[in-house]
Amino acid sequence: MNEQLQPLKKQPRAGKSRSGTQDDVVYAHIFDAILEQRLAPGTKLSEEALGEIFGVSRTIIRRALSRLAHEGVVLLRPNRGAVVASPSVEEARQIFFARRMVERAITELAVEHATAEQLAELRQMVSEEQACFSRGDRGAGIRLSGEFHLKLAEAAKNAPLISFQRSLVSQTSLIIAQYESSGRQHCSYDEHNELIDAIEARDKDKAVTLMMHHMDHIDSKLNLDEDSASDDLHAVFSHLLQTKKKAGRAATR
Amino acid sequence: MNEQLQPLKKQPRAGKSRSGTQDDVVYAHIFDAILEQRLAPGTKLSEEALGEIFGVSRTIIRRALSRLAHEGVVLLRPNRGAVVASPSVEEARQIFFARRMVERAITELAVEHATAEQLAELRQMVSEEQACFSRGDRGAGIRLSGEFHLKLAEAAKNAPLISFQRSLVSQTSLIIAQYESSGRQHCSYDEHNELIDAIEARDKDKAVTLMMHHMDHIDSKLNLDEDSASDDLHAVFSHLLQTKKKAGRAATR
DNA sequence: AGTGCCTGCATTGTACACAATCGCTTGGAT
DNA sequence: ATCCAAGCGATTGTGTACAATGCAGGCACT
Repeated sequence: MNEQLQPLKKQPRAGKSRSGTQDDVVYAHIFDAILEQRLAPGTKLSEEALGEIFGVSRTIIRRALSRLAHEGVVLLRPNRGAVVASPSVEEARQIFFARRMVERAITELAVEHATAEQLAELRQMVSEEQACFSRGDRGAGIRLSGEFHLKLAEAAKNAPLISFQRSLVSQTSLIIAQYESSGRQHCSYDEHNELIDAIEARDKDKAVTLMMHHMDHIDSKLNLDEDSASDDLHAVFSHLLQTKKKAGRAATR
Repeated sequence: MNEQLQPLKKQPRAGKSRSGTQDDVVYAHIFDAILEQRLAPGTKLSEEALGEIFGVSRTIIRRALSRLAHEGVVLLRPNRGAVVASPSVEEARQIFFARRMVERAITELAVEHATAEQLAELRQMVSEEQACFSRGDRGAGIRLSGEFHLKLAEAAKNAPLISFQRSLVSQTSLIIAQYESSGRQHCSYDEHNELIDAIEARDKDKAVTLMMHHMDHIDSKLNLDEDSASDDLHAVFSHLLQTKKKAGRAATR
């Protein structure tokens, strides 16, 4: 296992156009891996290992981890490295409280400000989300559900709210991945579609009501189960690896 | 050349308190300097200059700037360095909208959860704030006003809200420093005291009403109404400029 | 004289080397 | 046998050298 990703691949993923900087690429990959549950909560994220996997120095990894920590999906323990966050039930409750508050405000603002173009984009996202679920890609589905809510925040045209929502959605996705009973429907896209209808009709009360019910549905699906995923970094990112290059110490610790 | 100034007047402990606090010291000093308007909006924050001032390497400075950027008080322009943020009127409006929302939620939660000890701390902060204003230290007063609201958020016992509030309060302080009409009272401590009374009495409606009025008072003191359609190109585009003349104490040596 | 290119300079971006720290293990004493 | 302590290995924290990028000023050309 002396593999390394030697150059950095520019745009390896479809659907998520990040600006081409190394930073964002690394950040996005780790982020997605966590939200899609390819990295289980509690998994240690070694700087050196990640650096070799992505073919960048620890400097870049460190910055990405710092961003992730600020968003709450990674926990940074001084002198002890980073681990994937594993929100407690209490933390989950706080996050959901904040999300209800934010989603209500966002919905009201979106009813006022959303453009036709944005509504079209939202519908596009719902259909992609639906496609993911119907082909059984649960992880991508959870992520796309979150991106829907984030896109809605953008329609609200309030920068601080967008930023906060990004953090809340990330953590919510982590919670869902961690606590949701398997087999159930997740962020049902039907509810998303109805929501778009209400917004398009500029029916604020209906939109807010739908959103609140949507929130109810989401957290009513949670339980306290827990399942695990791989904690082998090389396995998780195996789709990025090319058998190539130096016989460094890709061997695990 | 290696003259390394010693402006670390606030450092309580002598010597270099190692192990991780360097970050926080640098961060806090820059933060305070911005909120107390010793660094004007638009001022460029050179990594090397700051490094020499604080006697640390660019690594530390960079991390501090990154944190400040995430909180919205510093703007990080790729390959072009960091500058003190100068919120536009529109940005200020968005921030105030978000703050109203958050303060309402925080107030309600604080009425439910605040302990006697926390209320005592809040009263203590108000008196300190009052002391600052009465001795004419406007900058410190603004900062303490903000810290009062942050302390209140802690009483609400909701981690995501605290984090968001920290960012909002920082940016609000910056806005106040930038837009407030001179001579007026700022975050009047009387209102803060009344608010504590209502919370202590567990009177939720009254507390929320007081808080909303408090918000009204704050932004009624700002100049960010229509008059800001300035014909001064330099003012209009101030957010694009690097303040070279203002260099006073931070820039060139 | 005005405009556009081009080179030199200053600043940021990245990688790497070294130092500090933490947890674990091993050895010894009670 | 258990507990404590000191050594050790592994990992993170920090400083610094070097590369890349953007900007300013000068020069040639129209």
